[in-house]
Formats: sequence, structure tokens, C-alpha cells
Amino acid sequence: MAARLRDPATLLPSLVGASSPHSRLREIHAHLLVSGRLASPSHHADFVASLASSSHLSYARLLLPRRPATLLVHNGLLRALARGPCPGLAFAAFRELPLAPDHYSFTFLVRAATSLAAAASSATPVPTDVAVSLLAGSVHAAAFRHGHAADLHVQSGAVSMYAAVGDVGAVRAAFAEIMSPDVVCVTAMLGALSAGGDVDTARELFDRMPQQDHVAWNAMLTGYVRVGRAREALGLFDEMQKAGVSVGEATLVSVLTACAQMGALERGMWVHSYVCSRGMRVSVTLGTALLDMYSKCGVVTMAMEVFESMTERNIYTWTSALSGLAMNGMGEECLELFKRMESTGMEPNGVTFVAVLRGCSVAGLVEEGRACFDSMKDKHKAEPWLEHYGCMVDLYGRAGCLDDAVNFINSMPVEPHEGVWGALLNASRIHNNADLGKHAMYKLTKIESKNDAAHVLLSNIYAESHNWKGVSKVRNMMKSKGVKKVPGCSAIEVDGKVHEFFVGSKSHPRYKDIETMLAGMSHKLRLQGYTANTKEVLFDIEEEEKEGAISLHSEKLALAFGLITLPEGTVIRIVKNLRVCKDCHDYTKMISKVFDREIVMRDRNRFHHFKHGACSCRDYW
DNA sequence: CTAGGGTTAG
Repeated sequence: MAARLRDPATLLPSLVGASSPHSRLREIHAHLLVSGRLASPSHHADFVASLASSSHLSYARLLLPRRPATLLVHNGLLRALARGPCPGLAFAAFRELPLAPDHYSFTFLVRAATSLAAAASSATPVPTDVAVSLLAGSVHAAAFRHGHAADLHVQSGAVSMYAAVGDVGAVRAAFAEIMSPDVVCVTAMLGALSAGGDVDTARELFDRMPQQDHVAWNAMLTGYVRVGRAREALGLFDEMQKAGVSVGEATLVSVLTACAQMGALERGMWVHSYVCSRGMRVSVTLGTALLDMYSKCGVVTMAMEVFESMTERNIYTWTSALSGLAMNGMGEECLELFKRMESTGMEPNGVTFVAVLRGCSVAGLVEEGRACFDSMKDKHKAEPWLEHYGCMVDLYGRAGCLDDAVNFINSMPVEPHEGVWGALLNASRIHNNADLGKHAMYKLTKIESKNDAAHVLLSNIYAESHNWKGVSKVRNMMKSKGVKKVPGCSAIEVDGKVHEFFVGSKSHPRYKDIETMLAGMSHKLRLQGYTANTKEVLFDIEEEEKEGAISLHSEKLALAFGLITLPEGTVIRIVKNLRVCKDCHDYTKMISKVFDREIVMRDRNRFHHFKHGACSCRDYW
């Protein structure tokens, strides 16, 4: 097939390298002219665009004034710039346009604004950038002025653009303007709604579509994934397959993300074998999603196997691998991998540093973490985010250097946020420092008065030092302030089906068996000398008045269910939405010994790998 | 020559 070169960047990729000097470009240019490959305006346009997208702007500019100055050439340039690494350049090129722009021109500008907005919102934790929002508005206004705002492509682009800047009202207005929206428009709207957190409305729109194509299905899928409704995402994927919709890479990436969220290892592995059996090429994105799924399911060896097998790795790949190691308590390995990353010349970003600092933290590598934090500013000229300060406080605090943690906070050039105080609060809990804990709590509640996790932490601090008055004070505080506790929930996958257990719940169809198993477990543990930490549990505010509920924390229910259903010798994997409490942690350690089972538990922050009565977190979490 | 779906942290 004589494929037409549609993407300018693919034209002459071997000839125009990013580092070619001008003289070399002139050579190539002359060669192309002589061989007649620039004869037609479209080829000329492709060449210009190709130069622009490989950052040879100045040379591309030289070619622009060539006659005929067609819109084709200029639009091609706009397109390349909009899709390139510096979308803002498209606006510079637009200002120098020697001709009146057409509707094509505007689709590229809209696209450029969308990319800028996406980059702005991912670069910093700040929700929206005013400048980008203004830019979006002016692009749209310009489209109106030139009479091209009614073009379907511009319109659907506008919907995505406003979604990218987070302007819900503008999204609705832009969509309402479209007289007869097609699949693409509706899909854009669908994506916009789910990006704003309103997946249910998105789903209504999806169901009402006359016919959905695979992109619409994928948009819906990621909508669920984005808001953390992984179960529904997987359900939708089943429907998608039943409907015979083609399953491509984007679909599998979303499915893997859903598996990672739920800790659904079996389904994740199913995707892996699906990919292999069909001989699909494992792209960077797919490979990264696979590796991430494995580490979030606690199977670091497989994650690293995928990582090593990849031929191309980008910043996401490295960061995901690093955070996988950190999450699984493999701090030394994390730091080693980071050194390897630096040696390849891959530039770490803010997220990478969060991962590495967490790695240092779980392994107690205080000096290394400090060096890493300093190198961030000095070597990588990156300004630390509040998250990084939080990581540092966690690093010092977890290692027991509480003074250093406090000094670090005092020397911060920016106002500490709740994460920083939360890290200090947790450190106070680990090291039984009630005074410091109270101080951290005081600061924290001034910022975020209804933080439920913080209240639970403070209560645990008091309980640890048998200060029951303190415990009940916290409880009253929660009542009067109306702090709502998120109910504990643990999930376990059996035969590809994920079972969820809520704290104290008896609604599982096999609850009778679970109850019997729990009794058996307690009996066996008692024989081994384990006694439930009743005093603490009695005041465990998660459970409030129910003293009989000691064994009913959700992870215990899931654990019992796992022991019943999973064959001996297989690893029991549990995913919990909150932090594991001390009692459950001790309990699980003992179970791993008494039942001789390996248990992998993912809690809100990290993994616990229980084996032979010990945990990989070395009791620090 | 045009528009929509994908990966990393908290």
C-alpha cells in the first residue's frame, strides 16, 4: 500500500534528526529539491512541519515565505507545533500567518491550547492555571471572529479544551452549541464529564449514543478508572467484549489500571497473557501499565521482569518502577535503580523524586534521602513541591529523628500543608511521642479540621500510652465536629472475582463459613500464645462501642475468606483502603506463621509482605 | 492537511 505520509514527523525521520546542524539541513533540503520530492505544496508542507516538530524552528521559518504561501503549508506547521513538545509555538506561528486562517487552522490552535492545559495541570499539583484558561477562551473567541467556530472539528475540540482547563461551565456551553453532535463530539463530552468527576452523567450519555465506537468505550472505561471505580470499569470491559468491540492497546491500558487499583492480579495476568498470545507489540505505555499493575499487586519480581524486558522506557516507566519498589519496601533497590536511571541520562521529574524519597523513607536511608532532596534543587534545578517536604518529614520521622523532622519543618521556605503535619503525626505515633503528636494534630486541624485519618492516628497515640482519657477526648472531638470515618474495606480476589469485605459486615454469602474459620483461627492463635490487644481495640474508634468486634476488622474477614477458598501454598493477597491497625498487623503476622501462608497486604500507603511470622515493613508503617 | 480514548505520586 502506498501509504501517504500523514504525520509530518514521520517524513524523513532518518534525515532530520533533532541535533542536525543548519548546514546538514541545507544539504538535505537541496537533495530533496533536486530529487523533486518537494515539488508539490503538500510535500513542502510536510517538510516544513517535519522540521518544526524536530525542533528546527529557525530553519522551518526560513522556508515559510516560499511561494506559494499556501495555507496548507502553514497549517501543516501549526499541526506539527501543536502536537510537538512545545505547543505554545503554534500561537507564535499563528501570529505570523500571512493568510487568513481557515477552520483547519483553528483545530490546531484548539489542540495546542488543550495540550498546554494538560501539561499545566500535570506539572504542578495546582488545579488550574489562569493563563491557560484565558488562552483557551481567546482561541475560541478568535475562532468565532474568523467565522470558524461552527466547524464540527473545532467544536468538539473546544469541548476537550475546556475540559482540560477544568472549566465545567464552558464545557457545557461549548457542547450545547453543537447543532448535531456526532460520535466524536459526544465522546469528547463524555470524557469532559468524567474528567470533572461526573461519570454517571457520562454513562447516561454513553448509553444514549446511537452507536458507540471503540473510542467511546475506552473513554467510558477511563472515566470509571479515573474516579477509582475500578470494579465498574472491569464490568464495562466485560460488556465491551460481549459486544464484540475491538480491544486495542488503550483499552488494555485502562483495564490494567483498573486491575492495579483493585489489586486484581489474576485479571491483570490475564491481560498480560492476552497481549502475549496475540503477539501484540508491548509499547512503552502498555509495558508501563503492566509493570505498574504487577507492583500494585505486590508482585515486584514480575514488575521488574517486565521493566527489564522493555526496549524503550520513558519517565513514566522509570517512575512507576521506582515507586513500585518503594511501595513494596525495597528501598535499597529503589535507590539503586534511581542511580541507574540517572546514568542513562533520563531526567527525573517531581513524581520521580516522590518515589525515590519514599524508597529512602521505607528503608530508613536518611542520609541518602537528604542527598536526594538536595540534588533535586542543585543538580536537577527542580523546585520541591509540598509533597517532597512531606516525604522529608516522613523520612526523618520514621527513622526516629523527630528533632530533625521538626527542624526541617521550621526551616521550610513555604507554609507546611496538611501532608507535612500528617507525616509528623504518624512519626509521633510510631515513636510514641504524644506531645509532638498533639502539636502536629493542632497544626493539622487548623488547616483541615475534619481529617478523619488524623483523628484515628491521634487516638492510636493515646491508646498506645494507655491514655484512655485522651482517647475519649478525640472521640468526642470527632462527634462534635462531625468527622466522618471512612469505613474500612478489604478486598480479595478469588478465581478472578474480587470479594469486598466491610468492617463488621456479615453480608457475604459465605459468612457462616467465615465465622467458623475466624473461630478456628483465634483458637489456633491462642494456643500459640497470641492475645488480642483488647484494651486498644476496645478504644479503637473505628469500632466504637462494639467490643465484641475485635476480630471483625475487614482485613480479618478477607483473610479468613482467603484461608477457606485459596488452596494451600498459594499467596493470600488482600487490598485494604485504610492503614492496617496494629492489632490486625500482629494478628496477620501470627497467621502467616501458624498457617504457614504467605500473605501480601496492600494498605493505603504501602505493602506488607507477611511470611513466617514477620512482616517486610519491620513493623514500621 | 482537520476532531475524540492510554501510563507515574498524593
